Amino acid sequence: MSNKTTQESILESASRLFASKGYSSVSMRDVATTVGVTPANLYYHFKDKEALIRSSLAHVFAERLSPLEEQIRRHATPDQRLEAFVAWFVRTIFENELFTRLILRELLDGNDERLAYLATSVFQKPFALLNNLIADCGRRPDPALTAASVAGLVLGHYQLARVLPHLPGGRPEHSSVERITRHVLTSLRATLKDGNRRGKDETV
Amino acid sequence: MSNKTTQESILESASRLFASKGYSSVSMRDVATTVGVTPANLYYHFKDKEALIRSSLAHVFAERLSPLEEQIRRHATPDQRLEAFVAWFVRTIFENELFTRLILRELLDGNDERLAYLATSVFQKPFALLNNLIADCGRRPDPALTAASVAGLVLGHYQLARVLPHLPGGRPEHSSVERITRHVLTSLRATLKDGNRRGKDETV
DNA sequence: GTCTATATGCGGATAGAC
DNA sequence: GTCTATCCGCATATAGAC
Repeated sequence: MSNKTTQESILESASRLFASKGYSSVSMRDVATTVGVTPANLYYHFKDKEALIRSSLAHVFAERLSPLEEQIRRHATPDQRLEAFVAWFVRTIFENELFTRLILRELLDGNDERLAYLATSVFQKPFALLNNLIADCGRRPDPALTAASVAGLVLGHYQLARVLPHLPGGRPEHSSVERITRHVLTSLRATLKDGNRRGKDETV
Repeated sequence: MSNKTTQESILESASRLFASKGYSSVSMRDVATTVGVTPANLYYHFKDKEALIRSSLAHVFAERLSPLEEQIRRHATPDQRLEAFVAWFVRTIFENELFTRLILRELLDGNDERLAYLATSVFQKPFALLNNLIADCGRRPDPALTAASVAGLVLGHYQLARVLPHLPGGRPEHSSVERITRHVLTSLRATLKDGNRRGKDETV
């Protein structure tokens, strides 16, 4: 148990540092200093830096998704469930900087192996759920594309939050969780409604 | 002139390397080797690594936006212009990996100073244009939020392209330029139409 | 303008004492 | 389980010859 504390401290410091500065900008010495141990000690707990990175990812991603499914189940209609999903997703992305920044870092720099891990262990469940919700709401020919749009839209808004205030008409409130949740939902509903009538852009 | 060639070679190699691996993963040696000169030579052309990074950004971002305005002007109706804009934007993002990856890197890691530069020197013009187009198309109370959605949606799709094939229902074609252009356009039009009737989510 | 040579420090990683 | 001490290579950066 006593060692578990140290290992967890390492993982917490490491993931924080990796998320904010990037893997290669963070040295083992940096991590060790933050934790308050010597660099050599890190090598007792983790084989090398790559192992520390992997463990940090796993540590942050694990169980981040548990609140989701129960929350969805509490709602009856497909539309309500969709709303619950979007609300959960926007909140998760915007209120877990650590989590979100690590995801964005992997999407930008991750090698294929780590990306595949990310896809299956983190994204797959919520993505499949969203897929089904969309399929239930409007009979689109290709729900996966719409699901990707929802995910991409939220991630995009998160990333643009830092520049939006510098742009004409951009206001900080545009990046609030509530605002974006509402906005994504109305766009999504409009798209689904529109798609129901015609299935415009989905011809494969 | 003779030195300009070397300096430009350096900038080209450097921006390519920075975009693909990140600033801190790329050493001055890496750049020098790629160019075919010695590391010391880089310091003749650029004060230090930070200066090389800045110059690389400026080099890639400069004049990337010139084709835009003329292309828009060739179309008459607001809706056609919007379509031209989206087509241009998606193509620019998806077909200029160098450009796009550097933008994403700045959004993730850039300090406030570099972000402000990015916003004013790269984003401002097209963003303002999109803003106006949206305002012309549907009388939304807050076009900037919708403009941010378009930008975020496209960036999001670009980033998700690497994981989408690993997800249920995800197919590589979902990330094609044509597909995403069409999809963004139909979503946007549905949202604008919907917004015209009610202005649902935009109450400040 | 470009090179060789080099200063100086930081990087990951290990051996072995406690 | 954590430390001290250390190896060794690579990093940024400079001095000075050509």
